[in-house]
Amino acid sequence: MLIATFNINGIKARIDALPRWLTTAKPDVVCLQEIKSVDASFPREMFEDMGYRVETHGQKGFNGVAILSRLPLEDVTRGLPGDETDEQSRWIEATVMAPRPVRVCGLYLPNGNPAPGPKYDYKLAWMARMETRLRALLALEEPFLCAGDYNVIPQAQDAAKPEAWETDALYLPQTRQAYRRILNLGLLDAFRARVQGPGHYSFWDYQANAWERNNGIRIDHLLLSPQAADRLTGAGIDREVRAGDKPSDHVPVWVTLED
DNA sequence: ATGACTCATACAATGAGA
Repeated sequence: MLIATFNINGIKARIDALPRWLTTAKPDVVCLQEIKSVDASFPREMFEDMGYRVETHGQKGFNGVAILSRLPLEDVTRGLPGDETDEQSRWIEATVMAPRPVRVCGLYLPNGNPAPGPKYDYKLAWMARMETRLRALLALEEPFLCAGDYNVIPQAQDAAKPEAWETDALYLPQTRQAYRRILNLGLLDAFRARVQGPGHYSFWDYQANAWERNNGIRIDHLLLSPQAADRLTGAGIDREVRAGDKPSDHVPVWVTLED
């Protein structure tokens, strides 16, 4: 089973690039971030015609997440628990009904810039809420994974120029500490379980020829519960997508699990 | 470097992204 995450930076803007990648990569499940669309405006028929179920959690203009799946989905929930006043659409969950079901969480973790400030406070509070949700999921001792745009550069090797990010919300010590707290619950960074060393990125800024200079960062991650990690057979980054026509600034990151 | 580029909203200029 191939499960991917892809921050598409606007579903309308990626109306050609996303189907192109789906046709090439043939993922079974895709968590999308930054659909930048309300649910009613999402072009669901296009993806249904390609064989995908479509579950969205959108909002007007910004943010928004979705799950596309060739396999049936059950128990779909929208929103990260823990703050009834939070109106930002950044979290969706569904159980993928394979022979051995997998709970999939799709997430778009807040950017947090500028830091310090209220946006950074929101990021850290959101990460604390995520940690609480993951404790509840881990207690079930079932396979699950969290796929999305974490807006976290975990280590220096995950940036081409780590020194340029030292005061940025994606790389501040408090950010990396909060991310490690989540990992240390017992989750596995699937990509790092399979691929070592620097030079592996999932985002390149549109500005200053970042792609041509390979000035990237690795911020899109798939974290696996122990029961999902036991089934991990592969992981990768589809970096060539960044060189396509009208690309997102992110590329897909994926894992394969034993069925 | 309050930069650059892209997207959405709205139809000009601005906010947000990372």
